[in-house]
Amino acid sequence: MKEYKEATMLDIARELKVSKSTVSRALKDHPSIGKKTKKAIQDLAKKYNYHPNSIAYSLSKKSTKTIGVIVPLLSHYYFSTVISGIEELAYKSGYKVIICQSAESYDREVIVSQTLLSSKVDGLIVSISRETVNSDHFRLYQEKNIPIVFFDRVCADMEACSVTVDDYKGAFMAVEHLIKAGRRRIAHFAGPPLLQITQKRIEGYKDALFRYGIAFDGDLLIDCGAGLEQENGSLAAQEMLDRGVKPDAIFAICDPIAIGVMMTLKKNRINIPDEVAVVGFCDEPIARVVEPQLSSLVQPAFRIGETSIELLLQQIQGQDIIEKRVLTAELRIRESSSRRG
Amino acid sequence: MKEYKEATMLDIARELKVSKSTVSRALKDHPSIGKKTKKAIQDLAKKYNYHPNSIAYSLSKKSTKTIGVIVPLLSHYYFSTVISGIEELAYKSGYKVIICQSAESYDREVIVSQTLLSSKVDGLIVSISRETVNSDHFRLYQEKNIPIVFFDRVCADMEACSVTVDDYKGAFMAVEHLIKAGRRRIAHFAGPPLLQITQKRIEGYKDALFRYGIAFDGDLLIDCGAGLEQENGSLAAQEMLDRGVKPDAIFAICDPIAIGVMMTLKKNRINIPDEVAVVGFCDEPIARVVEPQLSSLVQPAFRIGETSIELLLQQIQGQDIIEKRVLTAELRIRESSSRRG
DNA sequence: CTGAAAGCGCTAACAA
DNA sequence: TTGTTAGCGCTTTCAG
Repeated sequence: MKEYKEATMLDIARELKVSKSTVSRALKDHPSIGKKTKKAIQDLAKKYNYHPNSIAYSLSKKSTKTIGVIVPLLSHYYFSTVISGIEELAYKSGYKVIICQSAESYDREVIVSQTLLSSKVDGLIVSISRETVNSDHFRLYQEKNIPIVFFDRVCADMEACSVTVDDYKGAFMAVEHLIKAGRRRIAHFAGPPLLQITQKRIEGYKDALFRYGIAFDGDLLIDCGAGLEQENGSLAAQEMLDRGVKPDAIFAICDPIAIGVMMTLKKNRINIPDEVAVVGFCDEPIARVVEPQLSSLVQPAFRIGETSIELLLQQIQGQDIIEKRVLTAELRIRESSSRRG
Repeated sequence: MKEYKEATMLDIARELKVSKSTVSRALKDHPSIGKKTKKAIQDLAKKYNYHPNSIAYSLSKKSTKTIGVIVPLLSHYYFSTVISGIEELAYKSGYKVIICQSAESYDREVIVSQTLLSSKVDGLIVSISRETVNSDHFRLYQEKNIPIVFFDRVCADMEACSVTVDDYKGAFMAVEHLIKAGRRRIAHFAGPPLLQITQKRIEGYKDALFRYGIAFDGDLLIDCGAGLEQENGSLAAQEMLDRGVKPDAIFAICDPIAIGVMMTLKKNRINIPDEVAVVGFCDEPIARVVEPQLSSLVQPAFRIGETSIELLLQQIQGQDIIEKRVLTAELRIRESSSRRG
């Protein structure tokens, strides 16, 4: 295995009997370099297959042209779509993107945020894990003046840019829709209590009921435990049925939970939507695969990604802003919640 | 916005009136440093909240302790699971992971592989895009002695480590299963022609037919076009039906295609599995959500990730190996292909 | 238009 | 046990 030696600026400088700085300038097409010198340098660079060493660049410029992204889980369609939105604009602006997962674990989140910090990212985009209460690891960024943007799941105890969907309104719309479809006993399957989205959606749920003169019934507010997965929905639904509680509609914090609920309902031979209507949140691809197809709130995931990176780049470019952008979710009505047959 | 200044080794060296190297050694707990000096240094480091600058480290050590991963799409459960497998072991071994998507585009793949190269990753793990024919961008890595491991989708024209699933055998098993369940007219919905997995699975399909004395019928080998998405499956299935071709079983290159096919069959009021049985490949979560639940070949995705990083780390540590690991997929039979009712 | 030189923060061989 | 020094590859100010 022979050692491979990269061509450096010095190599091509020596060969052309010019100085490093001249090479540096020529390579970035600096105006003050003679035409022929420039050409000679650029040609030789091509011949040597020269590529600038971005580590060295970073060290001297104190900027890595890299932005970090932390999401709870890559395997959620929502998150990977947001990431695509981020990448699109980031690449266009000459930034690289480093993606990390917290795996919904607070400890892991602290570790990766440390890693990203010591990798000297120029900025960070985060959706926090469901366990995260403490935001000290993100404060370190602020101390070092590294901009942060939160999306979807934000830190309650920190002033920072954020991009979210109007969870309150989304939930309100979902419940309103159910009420208008003639439902009265509407249950809500809620998410992990620490997340703001959980609380906002509960509020929207309650307010919609109130607005339409339906009394809130604590029995119909179901806690799905720590998880946001299908199993959590299935289990919680079965428990509910076992307790003898029988709503005529269910609004779930997210699609996987909604689908878990649907599975349990079907297993118990409860017809959807005739006996119980179901609405989810997020509009993951599975929503169109289950039967009946699941009504859900579409989050503009790609747009959320784009907006996040927009805000981040503005900060990186020196603007001292704290903007909280709120996008709206759109209700997509499908069979699972159509009017009572 | 006051400029924030990171504490460096020099800062703490000066304050303690020792040299940089002493600080460097103390911080990594080098044995040859006096106990009290060491303690003083470490204490001050803590007080200053010192964190080593990994850019500087990388530059001087010529190793970034970072490995790059390129996948076609993050939004596939399979790929994100492989990534989790990679991360697990990478972090344990002190490596960071940079994840990029090629978005199934050759051009994008070239770009990100360049980016990763100039970020000086210590190694690369890749599953190529469905457009990729040319592997010059990966050859650059080999030239620079940066190890590469391919998984799932490998480059045909390159000698390198790889981790794959036995596609031939998997396909064979699927088709054999269908034959044993009494099917005779078995169609195969194939993937993008450039991918090896497409070819291997076609071979397995053909050989299984042959082995059981069923003549291969070109009409039953369906090309789904360039995509691997649900729509491609739906369209191809409708086209097939329109052509008057009616198989009694379908083996699809992947789950999304299989599900697209199921959708079309259902729309045409064709009963699954009574009239047509369906088997997919990959066992994505949707497989258990469609009705009837989809039989599929489970790929040990997490294991594939672990194996890839294992092979990569071995190479990074200097072993000059070219290993092609082949894991086996496991057939998971569900309702979509159960014995004719 | 071009060069010299210092500096980014850290490692490591060699001295002391 | 500790210090000196050179070096990693690039940017940039200041001179010429």
